Amino acid sequence: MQRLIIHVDLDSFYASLEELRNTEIRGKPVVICVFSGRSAESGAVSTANYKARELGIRAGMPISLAKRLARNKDVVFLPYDIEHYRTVSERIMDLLEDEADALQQVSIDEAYLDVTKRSIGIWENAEKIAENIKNKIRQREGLTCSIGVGSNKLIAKMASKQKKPEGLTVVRNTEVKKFLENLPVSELHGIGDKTTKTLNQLGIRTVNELASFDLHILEEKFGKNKAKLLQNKAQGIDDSPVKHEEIQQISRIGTLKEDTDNLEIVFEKIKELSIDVEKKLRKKKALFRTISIITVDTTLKTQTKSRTTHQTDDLDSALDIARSLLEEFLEENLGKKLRRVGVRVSNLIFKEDQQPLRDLEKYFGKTTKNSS
DNA sequence: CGACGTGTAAC
DNA sequence: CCTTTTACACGTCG
Repeated sequence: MQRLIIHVDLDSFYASLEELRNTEIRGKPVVICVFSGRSAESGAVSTANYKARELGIRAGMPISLAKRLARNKDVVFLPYDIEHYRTVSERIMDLLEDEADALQQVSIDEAYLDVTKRSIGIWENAEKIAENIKNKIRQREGLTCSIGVGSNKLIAKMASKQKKPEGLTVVRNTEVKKFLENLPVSELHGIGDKTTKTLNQLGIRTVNELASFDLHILEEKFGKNKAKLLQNKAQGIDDSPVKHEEIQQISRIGTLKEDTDNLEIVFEKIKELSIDVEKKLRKKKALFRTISIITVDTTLKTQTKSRTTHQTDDLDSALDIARSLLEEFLEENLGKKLRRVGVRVSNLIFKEDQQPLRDLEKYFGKTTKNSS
């Protein structure tokens, strides 16, 4: 049967939510900010609504720059309220779950839906489902979204980007070739700055150039796996399934009030961040085996240190390990000051109730190496 | 092979 | 001036 995939992308999600709960700011440029706490205006823009984008304000840019672009204009700057956004996101994901054979949430405001079965592989049916989703999200949450429909996740994702906001774009198999050709490779989902540079050096600028490029040369630059992946992407080929993915790691990172190499100050920050990690760990009913510290120095270079032990859900005792890791780091990097620090748990194990992989495990227990 | 660390990418 | 969170691939080491 023809696989049919829908990609749903909520339009300037955070900003729209703020406009919804504050009638005063509706219709104005709205900028949602992550303040780092270093100085009154330090931090980055998380989301800019379309009015704000007209002024050149973009996600990721420093707040100070956004404020310069906003000078003399009536622009609303708000701190982000992730709790609220998550609450609404969960409601929308629940709604989407009802519309799909399988749902894969990819971020707080994005999801893939496999609708192959319920649309019996018929494009028009999938398009109806997409329209239905748009209506429901508007009626129930007052939000708009952009949707793409395609034969796989890659095409669906790129289709949803085509018309924004409030778009609905269907790219049928017969249209894939036209849809992709002459597109700069950087526009392909999954191809970022580094890969674009390397491709450009090979003289590859467009998607069709990539599709017909000698695979052996790509393999030299990228390795077998990535080379194949790149050429598949260039042809609109993507067999990855829409599947609900179990979370694999939980991390929190934060910015220090000032650059420092003081163990106590940094460790305090890590303790503070770990409260959040612990909360999420409890909510997910997960144990972990690995704890890491994440450091970002004054040059913005990121480094990690981690240690793996027995499984536990006791983050407090793991913090002792985090402290040791931090000590080691500071000893190995004398004179280096830190700007940001974080903590991460990974190698997660879920307690009972989920992961009913039971049959095999019940009979054979936990599979271990049999040293033959 | 598992553990560890880095790089790339997307949001 | 420069936020946050997650995933995944890959190299290296023991």
